[in-house]
Amino acid sequence: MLTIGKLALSADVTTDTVRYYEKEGLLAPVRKTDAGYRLYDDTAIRRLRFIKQAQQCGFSLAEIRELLALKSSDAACCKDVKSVAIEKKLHLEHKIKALQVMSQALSELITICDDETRPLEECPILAALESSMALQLKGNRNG
Amino acid sequence: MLTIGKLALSADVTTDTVRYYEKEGLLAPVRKTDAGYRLYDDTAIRRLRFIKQAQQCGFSLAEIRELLALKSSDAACCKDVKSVAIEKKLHLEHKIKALQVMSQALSELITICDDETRPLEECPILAALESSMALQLKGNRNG
DNA sequence: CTTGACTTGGGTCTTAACTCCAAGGTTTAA
DNA sequence: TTAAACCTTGGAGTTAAGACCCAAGTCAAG
Repeated sequence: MLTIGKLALSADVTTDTVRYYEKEGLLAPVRKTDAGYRLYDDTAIRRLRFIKQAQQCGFSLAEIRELLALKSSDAACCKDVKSVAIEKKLHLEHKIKALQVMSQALSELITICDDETRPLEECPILAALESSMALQLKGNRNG
Repeated sequence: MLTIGKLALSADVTTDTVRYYEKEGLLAPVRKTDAGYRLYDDTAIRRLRFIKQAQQCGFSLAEIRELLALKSSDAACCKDVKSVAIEKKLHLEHKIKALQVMSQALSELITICDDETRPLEECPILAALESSMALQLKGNRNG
């Protein structure tokens, strides 16, 4: 049995984080001592690791809670977990594309600024940002 | 001269947003009427468009404020603007890579789940998330 | 027995970019 | 003239995932 400090150490998080997860319904102690100290076993270690890994995969705590609910549900099967993962991956890809659009827009702004010695009043980047021409990629795409 | 409502409409934002930008030092009215109504001219329209475009490029309001400060600075030249854009682009690319790592990790989780009919207790995705094997890509990279 | 490390609950604070609300004053169109 | 639509200030609330702080209780070692 571990106290909260040892558990936290095992996953390289703070005790505040562990208590926060408990409040969020992600991780409960096995029991408490008479003095009120939380006690954990090694399933807690695994669960904490689970949470951290899932976060690394881009899952929010709310999504992780769903994953954990799935895990302890009788009705669920492996397929359900897989589809959650697939959905999340689509979501990530969406976000990636949006960022790539931004990055591309910046690239264009950067390349139109050919003469760096120009004074600011003629800066084509600033001009483009003002003139609603900047994000043509986005604007053109509808159709 | 426009009241705040017309200005907001011109950029498809709410009046609350315009007031918020003012509080953040991004956009001030030309003057106020005796009754205290804010009045704007069309440089405000351009500035609001500027803010929105820059946001579309991934700039935060704080960064946009810097851009605007640059704009009204005598010392700055076009090169300064360009380097801000370049730095921002690098930042975006960093973020994109991080998301791609996550996406890749999910892909691996998805492909190891070959038999979807498996019961949850044997779900390889859940197992991988628990076993600290999930993000090998990240873990292996140090060295 | 004391000292120092640990834990408790409860509270506030953080960041970003708004959003909503209340209660009232102003303008405008019928 | 009166009702609708607009505007004002000020402040509170939202989301996510904790971080930080505090006074007080507890535990282990010397």
